[in-house]
Amino acid sequence: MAGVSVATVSRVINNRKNVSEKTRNKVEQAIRELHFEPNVLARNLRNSESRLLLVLIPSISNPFYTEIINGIEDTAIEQGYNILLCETDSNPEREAIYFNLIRNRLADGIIIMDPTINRENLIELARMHPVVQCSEFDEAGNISYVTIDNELAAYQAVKHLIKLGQRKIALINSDERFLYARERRRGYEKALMEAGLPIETSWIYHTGKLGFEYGQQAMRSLLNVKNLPTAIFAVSDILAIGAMKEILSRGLRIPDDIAIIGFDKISFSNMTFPTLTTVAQPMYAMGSISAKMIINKIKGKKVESIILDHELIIRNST
Amino acid sequence: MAGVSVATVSRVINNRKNVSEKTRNKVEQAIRELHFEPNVLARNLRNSESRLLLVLIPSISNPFYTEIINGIEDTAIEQGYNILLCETDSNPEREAIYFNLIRNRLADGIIIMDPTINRENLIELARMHPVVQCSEFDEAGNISYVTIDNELAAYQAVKHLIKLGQRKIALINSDERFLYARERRRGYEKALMEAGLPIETSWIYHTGKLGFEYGQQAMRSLLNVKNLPTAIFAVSDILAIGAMKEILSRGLRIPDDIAIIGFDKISFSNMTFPTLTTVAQPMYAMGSISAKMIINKIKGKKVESIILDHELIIRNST
DNA sequence: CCATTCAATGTAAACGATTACATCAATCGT
DNA sequence: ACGATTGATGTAATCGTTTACATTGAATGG
Repeated sequence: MAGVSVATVSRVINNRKNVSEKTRNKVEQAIRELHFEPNVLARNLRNSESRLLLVLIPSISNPFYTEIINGIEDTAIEQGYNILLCETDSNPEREAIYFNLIRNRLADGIIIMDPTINRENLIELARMHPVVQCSEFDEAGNISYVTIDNELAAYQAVKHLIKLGQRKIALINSDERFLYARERRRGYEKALMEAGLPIETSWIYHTGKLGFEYGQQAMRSLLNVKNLPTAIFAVSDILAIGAMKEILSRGLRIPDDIAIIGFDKISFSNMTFPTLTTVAQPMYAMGSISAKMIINKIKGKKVESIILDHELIIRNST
Repeated sequence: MAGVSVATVSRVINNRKNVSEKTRNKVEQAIRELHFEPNVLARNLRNSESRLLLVLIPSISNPFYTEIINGIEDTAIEQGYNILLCETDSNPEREAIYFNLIRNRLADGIIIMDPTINRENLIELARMHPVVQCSEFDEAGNISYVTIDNELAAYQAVKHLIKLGQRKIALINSDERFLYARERRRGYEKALMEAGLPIETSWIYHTGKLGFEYGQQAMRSLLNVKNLPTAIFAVSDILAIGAMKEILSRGLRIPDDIAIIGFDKISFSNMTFPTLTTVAQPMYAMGSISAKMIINKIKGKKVESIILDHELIIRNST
């Protein structure tokens, strides 16, 4: 339509120099009239890049992850990448599907928040493709990650309870297949031992999944123990909030009868009554940094793992 | 490596007949040894299908949408499609990026939950590509949708308050660029009028966005009105929960001093104190049906719009 | 006036798959 | 025994871009 070759059109589209003003105008005019849109598949096929980032999360329902995703998305878009958000539900089959998208070059790189599944597969994937781990990680494959010091954070959280005079502190933990669960438990135990408090196994409860109902159930179970705890450290705000619900429905007061502290600082944690003391994770930054890391990796640069700061947010539940 | 032509390899990969057992084995062996993975870009370029579904949501932080997504994802995967989840933030620029993915054939179809932006663009897109609207919709382009009867649901919610003897009922609405906001307001007004109650504009508050803090702010504003309302209908649980927080922090009791009803039945709504009366939307079904509709559309079948049932969930806040 | 240079543009190969059509050898029916 | 049929395989075009290289023509300098 503009009376030029495809090469010239390509030059115009990609803003190359060496195109005369006149032809450039003609081509741009034609593009407008035809509503022409370059086919991304063909472009990617030629360039062998897709400018797509895969993001694997265990569950989209957890506000902790959605905040991370906000960080990833903003940074990715800024750098000309779009994200492909995939929920694995910790299901190996789903994970396999998404790993194949990477092998197929449908996406240039992958950010993973759930490496509990299929360790070997992950390591093998990372050998050939750009991979970054966010929050959860596995040292094994030498895959870079961004996370916080979970053990220290848990230690400080429990220490805060101890400083308030608490001596009977229970732990509501999630599945210890997750690294954070193992680390936070270690922090919990360290704080207790340091204060000369015994570690009561009847005060440690493991939930299978994350969800308010699991927190409720955990609390229900802990309230049936002979020697009642007077404080709770839950490894997730979600669990803590469920537990609070159960405590209140038994007619007990927070923090007077039972104090409770959560983890993550999801926005809902400030809406409960009383408001929940918690450990803030820099979720947005974690996402944003993950995105920068994966893009650098895609570009062939070397990237270093990083451990970000957390912060204890003291509110009314302790 | 297998000593055959690319055509034969393609036949093996796609499980075509007309390949002898012997060659098939040779090729499969080679595929295994080389860790060969077909390049999806090239395949899509040729077939012009990607088996990818675009899902556009205004915000990933709203549990209402994440539940819909669960429905979409389960159904899509079952049918061999993957989803590309995109947050628009009601930002036209982002939307344009994602619309282009469709035009470029990077995805086969699109499910939209935020048609407030760029109406003409949407209608034009739908002329050429499979589009389904979920929850929000615009009749204009004759684009199929799945949603609920928002006006009726709001009407019933307010009627519930009236039956409880409430006569001073405020409305916390969100941005009326959203269809659901306009419809729920209509239901609110209809219920009031039917009961012979006046519509007080000072009792109607519009928030710019969704988020707990906006609900708080709305309530703060409503508590400054001379003629205090004694009941609140909020068009979203998120707003209702923020409002509850504000009510309680003023030392008022729910529902004794102020009753409140929300909308959506997000999981949080059962964790508040007191628990929140709300209107349940069949979010999972909405997602699941949207996915089925878009896949049928992609396959060239005709699809009908559908209006699903809602349900009033009476809990302790009223 | 001619050789040289340079900017603008065109030509055609490449990316990696799919597939219509061509080819070939083996088998079959009469 | 020979053409027809069939199944297995190969050849080459195709999808829509990008880009190395070739070509063109005008401007420049001696």
